[in-house]
Order: sequence, then C-alpha cells, then structure tokens
Amino acid sequence: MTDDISRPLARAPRGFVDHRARDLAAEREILSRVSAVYERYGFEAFDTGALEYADALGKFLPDADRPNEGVFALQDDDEQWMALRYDLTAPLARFVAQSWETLPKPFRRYAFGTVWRNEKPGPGRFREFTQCDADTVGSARPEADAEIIAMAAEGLGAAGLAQGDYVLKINNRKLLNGLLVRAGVTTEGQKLAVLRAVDKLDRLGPDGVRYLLGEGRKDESGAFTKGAGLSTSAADAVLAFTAAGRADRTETLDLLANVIGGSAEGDEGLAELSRIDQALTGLGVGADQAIFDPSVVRGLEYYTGAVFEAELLLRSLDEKGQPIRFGSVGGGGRYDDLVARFTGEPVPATGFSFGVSRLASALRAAGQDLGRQTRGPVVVIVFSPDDMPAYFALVAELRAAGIAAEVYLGSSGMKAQMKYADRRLSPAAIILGGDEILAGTVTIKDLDLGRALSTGVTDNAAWRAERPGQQTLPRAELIPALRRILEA
RNA sequence: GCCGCCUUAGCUCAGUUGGUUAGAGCGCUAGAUUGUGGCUCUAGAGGUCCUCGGUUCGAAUCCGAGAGGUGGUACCA
Repeated sequence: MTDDISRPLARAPRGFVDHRARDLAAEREILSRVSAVYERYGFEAFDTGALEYADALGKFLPDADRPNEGVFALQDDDEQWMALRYDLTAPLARFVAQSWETLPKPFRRYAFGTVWRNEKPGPGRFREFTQCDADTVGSARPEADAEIIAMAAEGLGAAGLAQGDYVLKINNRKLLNGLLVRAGVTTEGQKLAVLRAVDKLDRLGPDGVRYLLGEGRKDESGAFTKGAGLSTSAADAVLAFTAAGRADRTETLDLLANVIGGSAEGDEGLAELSRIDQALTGLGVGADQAIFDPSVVRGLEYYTGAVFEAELLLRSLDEKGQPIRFGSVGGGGRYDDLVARFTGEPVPATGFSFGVSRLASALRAAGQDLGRQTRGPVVVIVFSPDDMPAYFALVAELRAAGIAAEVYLGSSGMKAQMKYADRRLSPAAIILGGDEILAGTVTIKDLDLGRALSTGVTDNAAWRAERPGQQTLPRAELIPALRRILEA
C-alpha cells in the first residue's frame, strides 16, 4: 500500500509476445512436419548460438560506438560487441567460413530458431520470432535453387496449406541487372531505387511505380518519395519486364527472352531459370506450385541470382469482416557473396526461410488450426487434507496408465475445483470423497458430456439432482471407464 | 525515422459548459447450494482517469511536452 513507488509495471517489452499452450502446439506441429520434409530431402539439422560477434553479422558500424542498426547488441567483458542474431543465414555463413575445410561440400542444413530484430513492431511483426531456414552452401548449380524451391513448396504443403493456397514465385536478379545495363543504369544507388520501386508493384500498381522509377512520388499524406530518375523509355522497359509473368513457366521464359535478350547478364539469368524449370519439372513441381514472376524483388541487397517468394493466395476475413491479404510467408534466393565476407573466397549458396508464427496465423485463417485447444489433465478433487495420500496414489495410478492427471493443489472448495477443471478443459474430474473411500468406489464426472447435457437444464433443483455426466463405480473400474471418456 | 488518430477497472467502453465520493456491461472472488461446472439472485474485490508540467478556487475534462498504442509512410538482413 505504501511502498508502491518502486513497484514494476507487469508488461512485456513492446514487440515481444508471450506464447500460450495453444500457439505453441501449433508452431511445434509445423516445425515437426516441416523438419520431416527437409530431412527427407537430405538436409541436416544444425543450430548456432543466439549471440554472434557484431562484425560477423555485418552490423558493426565503424563510426558508431554501438552497433544499433536493427540489432540488440551488448558488450562482452573483453569489450567486443556481440549481437543477437537477426536471421539464421548470417550465423550459417560464419560457421561455414569457420569450418570450411572439414565440412562435407555442398553443405545442406536446415535450422529453426529464435531471431531478434530491434525495430518498430507492427501488426504481425515482432522483435522476437521463430524462423525456419534451409540452405545449400557450396553449389552454384541452378538445380540447388530448384531443390530448395521444391522443398519449400512441399514443406508448406506438409504444414497444412492446400494446393492452390500458395505459390512460389521465382525471379532472377541477373535479369533485371541485364535490363538496367541496357537501359544505361550503372550506379548501385539507382539500381537499388529501381528494385525498391518494383517491390511496391502489388501495393501501388504500375502507375505508382512509374512515378517511383522516374522523378518520384507524392502519396496522399503529402510525403514525397524520391524516384530512381529513369528516363521514360527505361521506365517503360522495366514495367514491361515486370509484367512478363505468365501462368506457364516456359511461356514466361520466352516472353522474357524478347524483353531482355541480348545482354550478357540477362542471358545468363535466363539460362539459370531455364535449368531451374527443368529440375522443377523433374521433381514433379508444376506451375500450380511454382511460377516465374519477374516482379519479385526480395529487397535484400545480398541476393545475387535467383530469388523466390512464397505467396499465400488465400483470402479471408478478419474479425471485423475486412478482407486480409497475407502476401508473402517466406522467401529466399541465391547469395553467392555472404561467405566471402569472411574468407575472401566466393562460396555459392542458396536458401529459403519463413516465419513460423506467421505461417501459423495464415494456417489458422485458412481454417487449418493445428493448435486445437489443449486439453487439461484429469483433475482429482481434494476434500480433506487427511486424504491427500489417497489422492496421490490415485493420480500416480493414472499417470502410470498414461493418462495426464493432477491433484488440485489450490485452496478453494469443491465448486471452485470443478470450475478449475472446466477452465483447464479437463476431460474429467474425479471425486474421491469420504463416502467413496469408505465404499471402495470412485465418482467420475465426464465434463464434456456434462457440458452438453447442461444446456437443456434450466431448473436449479433438477440440475443438482441430475448431476449430468456423473457416474460412481467400483474403484477397480476407474481406468477403463476413464479411457472410454478420453476416447469419446 | 516522418505524419495522423488514440490512451478512464482484467476486457469493451460511458463520463454533461471544468464542480463535491469516477460509472456500466462482461470477467473475477465468494454466498444462496452440509460434496458438484451451467442458469438465476445477492454481496465483494479491483482505478497513480498514461506520465510530467501549466491554466484555474477547482482538471478524467482545457493547454504544453513526453511515453505507450494504433493506422499510414519510409526502411527491412
């Protein structure tokens, strides 16, 4: 009452969320299903620690005292800066560089783990979340990309997405590079501005993107975004390129050949996509699961070749009846320069990653709730502290029989104990009072059945007399009777 | 990072032109019911009215700053 000045506020830091049993069950189910697929593809499990040295993450800023660009950083006692990993790829690159000599190459691994990003949280965006990631390091073959794509598609399907709920969209950075070279764009900054503009295609439409490719765009709030400064004809070429996606993979390739053919880098990109197409076809991945889409960007600066994005196609309504679009649930691509940061040797690599809780909420919206309500244990009601040994003998017997059970350990009366069991979603409560102990019997209350029966009862006396779902039987028949209730 | 809106009980919210002890519904705890979930009735607990400063005899209410939330926008490994 008087010491409240220093009392802490009970709240989680912003962008950090608590996970109840239901969500955890869904996420674990996804991980186990996806892991099974990834292992079948020959990827081995691998994990690193949560912290990396900040320079290994590429987040050490020479000018700043503190590496603060989106990472959580702290200083070790030898004054080196460490940071919580912000994805699973950078630690993988560090590990591969460190163990290159002894690794079987190509190195194929998958990982899932918590990552942290020190940035503004938004709807569906947190500062701590679980990522699942698979990479092949040490293969430059486009077939390595194809296999990652096929595996991603199969993984999403195994997680519970139906055919047609999602599609993998594939592009290649080299195509756009070739196009830009032909259009006379040479500076890195301008190239990045073009990529950013194209990335907004689905939100702003071709007209909005045209402004961003040219002089710039002013949005409704009056904010002005500087454009890439392309000429009108160059902007037209970019837009024509992004619109070349078709439902059929080879048809898209033919169209793209017309739009960008002739530039050396563009031809290289086309050849890679063509081999990806052939490998995918061999793997049995049709155009219903993976297509070529030249508008895919994946804003990341480090991608060097193929890029891909898993897009959710399903549309659903939120609790207010507003339609929600999920868009991308995951993505990846080829990053041939990441390991070279450490060793100087270029090491080709390709990978795919997705956010686990994002996929879980997408699945929920698709009507595929893997985290069905978690059932509570069978609850043994406590009448008298003197009979505690009898309660524990009973609960031990149930546990030995493989039935989740607990003795109520609170201090409230019987009514509250029933309420507790109800709220835990327990299948049954066991009443072992003085009467039962004397008679060598036990009373089981089937809570689901009682709940169903209670809807018809309005009269209190009848409710009390009826004791819906309740049966008293000889002690020896307890476990078989409980099994029947649990299996119902 | 920039712009808009919002912040009153655990939740959803009401609160008159600035006026005395800040309310409702739901939820929670308990009683009616010697040993029973629901219904009904009754009682109870629960509040730094986001924070700090200002105006005023008087502020949940008006003004300023800050924090947090939210929606855009920018960025996104």
